[in-house]
Amino acid sequence: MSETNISVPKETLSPTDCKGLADVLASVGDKWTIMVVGALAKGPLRYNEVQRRVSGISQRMLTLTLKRLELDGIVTRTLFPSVPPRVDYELTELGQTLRGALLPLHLWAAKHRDAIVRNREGASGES
Amino acid sequence: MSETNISVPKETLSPTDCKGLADVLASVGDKWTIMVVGALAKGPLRYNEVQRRVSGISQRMLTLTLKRLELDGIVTRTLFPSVPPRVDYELTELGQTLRGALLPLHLWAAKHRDAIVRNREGASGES
DNA sequence: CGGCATCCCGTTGGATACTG
DNA sequence: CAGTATCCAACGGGATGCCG
Repeated sequence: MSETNISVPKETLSPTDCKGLADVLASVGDKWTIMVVGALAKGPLRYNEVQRRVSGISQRMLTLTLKRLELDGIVTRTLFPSVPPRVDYELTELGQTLRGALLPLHLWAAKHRDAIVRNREGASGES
Repeated sequence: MSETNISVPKETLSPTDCKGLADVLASVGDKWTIMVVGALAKGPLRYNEVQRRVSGISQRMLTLTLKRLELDGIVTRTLFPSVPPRVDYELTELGQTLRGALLPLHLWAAKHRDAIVRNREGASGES
């Protein structure tokens, strides 16, 4: 095993683990998931607040994403039986760890976004 | 100040950046992307070797993923004009940094996979 | 306000077959 | 071996409308 380097776990992914990972990664790596988790990173938010923060998201995808996250134990849903009704979403402990794992990717995307876009444009229709 | 306004680091998404990020994240957070980058982390691989490592991937998705990664400057494609032809794919410097940003997520997925699956099953059919 | 149901279309992505 | 091309099924995801 590599000692000098961060030893990559079972990167020699056994076909089975590979698929299990793919499943979780597909769910967790989803763009809406990433952005919703990012939005909730600062603290609990109401349904509409999340939607406002993520801006591009539709009601459908917001609901579906939140439901999946709740199912997966990433967020908690708290209903205040007031009128008008109020619902808060908040990251669980697990959600906090996910956010931590997502942060490097987030930062990477922000940092190299320009380089990537330039690569794309430069490679295709360069005069 | 808890969540008054955007007072958290720069990972706080301004609506515009948010969409730019969404684009990059959607591409980079894609499950096949993550797994291909993970496969290439150890060193250059041939087309078929990548496919074998990622196992579940189809030729179509492998080709598309590799092409996008090449376009984005994440991997390099090296053709050896031998017969039979041989093509090596390798992470660029940018790709290495991406891999670094992806690792935490990878580890997180591996670590909490069980918990997530259990959450899913436990929450729905508690038989 | 929060959220489900429905329609409906575009994209994703697998399976298959063919080429250099 | 390393792709490319086509077909087609499934899913994603926006728009709209209704209910608690």
